[in-house]
Amino acid sequence: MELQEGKEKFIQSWGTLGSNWGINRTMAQIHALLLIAPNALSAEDIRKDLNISMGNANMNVRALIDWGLVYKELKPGERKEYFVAEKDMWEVIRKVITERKKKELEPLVRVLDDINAVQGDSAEVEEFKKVVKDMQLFAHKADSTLDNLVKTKQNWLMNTFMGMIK
Amino acid sequence: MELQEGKEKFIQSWGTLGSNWGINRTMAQIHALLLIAPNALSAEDIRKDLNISMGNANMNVRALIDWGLVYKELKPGERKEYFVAEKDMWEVIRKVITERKKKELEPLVRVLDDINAVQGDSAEVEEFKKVVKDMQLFAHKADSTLDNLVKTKQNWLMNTFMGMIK
DNA sequence: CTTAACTTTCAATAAACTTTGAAACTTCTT
DNA sequence: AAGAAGTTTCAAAGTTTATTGAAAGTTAAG
Repeated sequence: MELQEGKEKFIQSWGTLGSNWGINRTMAQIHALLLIAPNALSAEDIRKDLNISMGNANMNVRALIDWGLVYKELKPGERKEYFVAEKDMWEVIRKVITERKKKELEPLVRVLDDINAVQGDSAEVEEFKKVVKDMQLFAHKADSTLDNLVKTKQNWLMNTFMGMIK
Repeated sequence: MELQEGKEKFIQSWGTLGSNWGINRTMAQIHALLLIAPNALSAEDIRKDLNISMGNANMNVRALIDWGLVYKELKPGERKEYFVAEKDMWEVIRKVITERKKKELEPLVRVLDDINAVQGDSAEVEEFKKVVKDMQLFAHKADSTLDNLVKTKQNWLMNTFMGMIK
């Protein structure tokens, strides 16, 4: 296989995966492109390589920087900004988890806690409370576990997963 | 808080969460509605309750059945089909993982394995191969861990998470 | 202070995804 | 076998989300 073909497949797949992970397709593709680039790329490089508009490239690079998945790199004597990807996969995962937790889990936890205030003792209320309680148990557990996970540095996943699967 | 208000908030939130999890909003709302229903509901009940069309209700109930999150229940002497939700949260999680793994992780694993065939020894090829290898390591690990997780019954998450966080 | 290189914003447009509803299909009843 | 009750399909309409590109904003150098 040629490098070019491999790169394209990789960028394409990472883009698809990303879009299932709360990262939009272009954002994930830019990340993929930067991940496999041996050196920093400018916005213009990205634009040309992925064949997207300036605006789109800019917005998604910003978003990647906000997520902590990409860093700005300034070359001395140059106006242009260059970008590099966070290449440590565990770091990448931690950062994605942080963002997704904020957007997904935390609102659910808030609603569930809120909903506990429902009054009554009909069968319907009973069923409702049971489901909410179950879910709350899980949501709080997941919330604190993810907090801990994010606090833990380096290789956590590898070690724990190893322990888990045997 | 009134039951009605609580139910609405719950269905609303579950719908939003679901749409971040590869489950479309209506599908997640139907699931939520069935989760908190003390008894089986007909397609018509669902349609009326969520104020959606027959077609939409039908398609999403089918999808939930395909995922194994909802079961059909036939009442003796009745033409109508009734539906109940899988109420065991760990079971729900396992089933969602199974589906998402199929749709997301497996295609990535295939592409990564495929991409290993890239030839050459330039800096670009080196960088590319390094990233692909890292990712492959993670992807395979995640893949087998999830397989094992799905095979494991009952309360896995609770126990393992407990162990993990301390 | 002006210009040019580069970056950012945002309204319009396009693409992707979801929902509807009418028609077709299936199955049970008489 | 005709009708009724219920279910499924799918093309068109609607909604949401992403993308473009032109205009406005910034900054560094002369």
